[in-house]
Amino acid sequence: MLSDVPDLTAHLGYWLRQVSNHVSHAFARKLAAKDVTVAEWALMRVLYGEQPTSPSRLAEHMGLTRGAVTKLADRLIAKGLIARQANTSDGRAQTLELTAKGEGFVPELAALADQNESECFAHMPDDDRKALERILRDAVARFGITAIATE
Amino acid sequence: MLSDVPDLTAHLGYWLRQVSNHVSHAFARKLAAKDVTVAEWALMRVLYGEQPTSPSRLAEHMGLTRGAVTKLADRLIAKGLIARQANTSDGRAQTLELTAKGEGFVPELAALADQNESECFAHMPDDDRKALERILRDAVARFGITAIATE
DNA sequence: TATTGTTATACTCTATAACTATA
DNA sequence: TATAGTTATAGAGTATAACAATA
Repeated sequence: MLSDVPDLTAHLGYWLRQVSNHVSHAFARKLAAKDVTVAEWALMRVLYGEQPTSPSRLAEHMGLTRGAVTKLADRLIAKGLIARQANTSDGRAQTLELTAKGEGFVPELAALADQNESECFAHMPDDDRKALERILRDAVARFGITAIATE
Repeated sequence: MLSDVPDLTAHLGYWLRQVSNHVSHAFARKLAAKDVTVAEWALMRVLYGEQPTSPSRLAEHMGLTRGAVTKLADRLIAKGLIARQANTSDGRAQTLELTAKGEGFVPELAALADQNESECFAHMPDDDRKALERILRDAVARFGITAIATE
């Protein structure tokens, strides 16, 4: 006889994943039309309006390894959206920054983010939207999450 | 001058991803200790207590391509957790089912899922947990999501 | 020796498309 | 021809560990 195994749907984690994946995939499809991935967008968004930033700082801020940042950066450099520069005072250090092309692109991608947000949540009653945001923010604080999730 | 680009944190999608990723990663780490991935767990969970099921049906149910199911199944077969069998009436068709070993494993993994759920959400006030579940279930229904997310 | 960054390697997840066997 | 499934290929995302240059 089979043990009593709870249904998948018994878990909040399940419902979170269902909704989060739907929203993220919808956004990923919009970005793909501009030949950008969600991780690439996140890195560009982080650099927007900031001073040139080292891969290490970006890795920490985005919860990635330095190797992962290098790979992501290589792709964005190949697309002409960011630039890598040597630090003058420390021969080991590098910095990453948006190119003019990348900087001009960010608002366009941000508009897609807004569009996705509204397509996904406009239907939701105002009270629910507020409650959801509050509960999620509380959870992030409780979990002690400091890095931004790119996946 | 820079355009006015809203902060990442202005979007509900951002907060959902932060929380969902945290919960999923915490679960993935627990499963990894048993040498199982989340996608593998999802497939095993779907097969638990069911008749032998075709890859096509599984693909549809899990929102994957048939090729992805084949690959996932290959790994689970290599681990001795599921078995592939030819259908007697249709020479093209195959079915997948849990082995005895796989069936005995599911409750153990389900206990990890329960543990993860409680570690992640036990702190949450009862009202919030209920509200969160209701809001997420509503969203899933509104989005018309039918497949279970494995990612 | 320690640190910064890159490179090498590997694995999961996923897709698309070609292919094989059968219907 | 259509269908079921597998295989081939590819790319994103991620990690660990080795490495080179510099401090």
